[in-house]
Amino acid sequence: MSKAKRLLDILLFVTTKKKFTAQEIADEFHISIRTVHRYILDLSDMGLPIYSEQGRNGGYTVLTSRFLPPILFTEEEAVSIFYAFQSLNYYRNLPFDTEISSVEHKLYSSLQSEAKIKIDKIRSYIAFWNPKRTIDTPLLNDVLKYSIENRNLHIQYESKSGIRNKHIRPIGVYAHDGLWYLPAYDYHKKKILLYRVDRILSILSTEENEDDFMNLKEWFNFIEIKNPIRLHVHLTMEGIRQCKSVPYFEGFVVTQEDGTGYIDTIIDRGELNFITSLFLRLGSHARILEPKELIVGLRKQAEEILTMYQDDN
Amino acid sequence: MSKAKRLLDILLFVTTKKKFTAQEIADEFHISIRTVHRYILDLSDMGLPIYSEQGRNGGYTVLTSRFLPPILFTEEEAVSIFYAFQSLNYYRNLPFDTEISSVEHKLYSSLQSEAKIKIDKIRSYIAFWNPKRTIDTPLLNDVLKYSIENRNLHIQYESKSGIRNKHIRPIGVYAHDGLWYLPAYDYHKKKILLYRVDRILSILSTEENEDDFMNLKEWFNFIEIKNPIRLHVHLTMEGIRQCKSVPYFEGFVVTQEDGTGYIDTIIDRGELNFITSLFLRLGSHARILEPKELIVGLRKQAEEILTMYQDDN
DNA sequence: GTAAAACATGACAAGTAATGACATGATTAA
DNA sequence: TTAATCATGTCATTACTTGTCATGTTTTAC
Repeated sequence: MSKAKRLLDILLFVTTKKKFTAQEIADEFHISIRTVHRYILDLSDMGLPIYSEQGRNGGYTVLTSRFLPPILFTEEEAVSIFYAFQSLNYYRNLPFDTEISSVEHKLYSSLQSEAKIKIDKIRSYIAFWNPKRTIDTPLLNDVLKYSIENRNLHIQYESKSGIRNKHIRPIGVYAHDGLWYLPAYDYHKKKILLYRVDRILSILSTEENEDDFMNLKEWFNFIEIKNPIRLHVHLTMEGIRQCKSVPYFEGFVVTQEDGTGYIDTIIDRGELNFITSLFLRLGSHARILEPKELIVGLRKQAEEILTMYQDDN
Repeated sequence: MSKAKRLLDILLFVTTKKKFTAQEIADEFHISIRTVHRYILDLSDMGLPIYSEQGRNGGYTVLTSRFLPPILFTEEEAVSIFYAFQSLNYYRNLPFDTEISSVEHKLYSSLQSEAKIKIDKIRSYIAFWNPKRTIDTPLLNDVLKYSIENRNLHIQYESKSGIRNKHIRPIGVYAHDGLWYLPAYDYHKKKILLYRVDRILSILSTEENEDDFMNLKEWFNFIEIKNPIRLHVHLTMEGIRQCKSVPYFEGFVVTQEDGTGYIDTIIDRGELNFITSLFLRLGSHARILEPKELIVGLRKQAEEILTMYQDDN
């Protein structure tokens, strides 16, 4: 076996152990202790932060977190990593911030000038636009950490009705439209609610959980329909166009031969509020057949607006 | 110089050239031809896809794209790369798809089981939610490529008024809310317009451009205000809350001591259409003082809805 | 069809590097 | 004090690397 290969094996071996002696390595790899010492010198020269303690119970300790074996990337692969990082550019308070910039630095500095130009081009020709928010989400990291550790949280939360204490069991966090959301089980209200991480003022305390709970993916698929209600709407051509651009409806729009179309699906009553504003915008491009509540809501909102601006001309 | 170092140098050297002879390497590194042949055998054994052509004008050719020198990542850095890739999960038709999965595979297979668990946890506890669209964007890659190459495009585009041919100069592409957009200069309309990549039916032809044009970043900062108009709105507490959640307004909301607030800013007349639907939703939580056009628009929309549903009760 | 330019491979000697055995010293904890 | 460690040095031996020379093979230009 070549020296390089053996050094690599030892590198991997030692970075997985917090402490070890030269004898252990010698036994493991069937080489002499003298050679182990020489190898360790080599690794140290190569920049591995390893230090030794002499005396009984001494040994070697590797300081940094574990290293992976050296990986050969192609230029295209490096570019793809930059591309992925680009997509994170518009978020604030991201986890792994320091790691991301150190990876970017390691990769960028090992690229040739030609590839650097390509990276720079990608940076200037493609973007993942989430509005660059001024809203700070300082607790994002903590919330993510506690979610992964499967802990319950007592938090101070700023809701519609003021600042409240909540006792919740987090499911996970997700970003949408530049904001971070935390779906979690509320022990007081006894159901899963959606919190905004930027509205969490502080985490008061945490407690461990033994059992497993729902994860994010399950929750995404779950999306409770507790009060099913039929949504039935006729759409003009323009109505179809617009509905197809709305994530929520996109999958339900049916186009007919004459170019018009309809939506006919079951939704949860709790979503009516959200849907109302969509149909306000669509105006006569959408004619709602069901549910009555939605029509009533639309009329109410329309009347509110007319009342409000009745004297303006 | 050690063999390993020299091999690496040669690896880097040869991957930057498409074709070379053993003599060239021998001259470049001042070693004998025989040794070059031996080294090339070594590199080939190490998995470098290199092949030779015999005879006059023969030489060696490296098949794959360029390799970077081997890079040592820490486990945390690898995790951060997975985290970044996670953010791309909900897009379709991404560029660099194959590279992303090969990087994922390379990294994942070199991780220890402990770290693999961490990755899996991150995957299940954090998400970047963009609605998983069924809309296909098959031309995304091409459009991006041509944008980077600074080419003009003749495209077939499906707009409100039907299928049209357009002659455009792309600025770049960006993703927003799960859709891909292409800001580009329209040679016919003589201004910059925003196209949706999924509505580009085909690219008819391209032509090169010599000079530089605007890039995405500049365009984001540019956002033309051609017809400035004052937007002045009073907000209730709830109005403030809601406006702060709207990316577009977020920066302009001013809160007063009594908890109410206002927006007072300059916008472009072209944006009124978009804004109307926001204020339809806000209803009496927002009282518009200026512009008149917006009030007229709201009333018109409200009346349209009342007319539409007048006989329902 | 021959010569030149290239890769392919083998043998061998000379040089260089890596290894193990042994020795010695230093440091630490039991 | 003693045992367990690391640290370093020397030296003979072994293993590897390199250059030189030799011999083939394949391809293309002329």
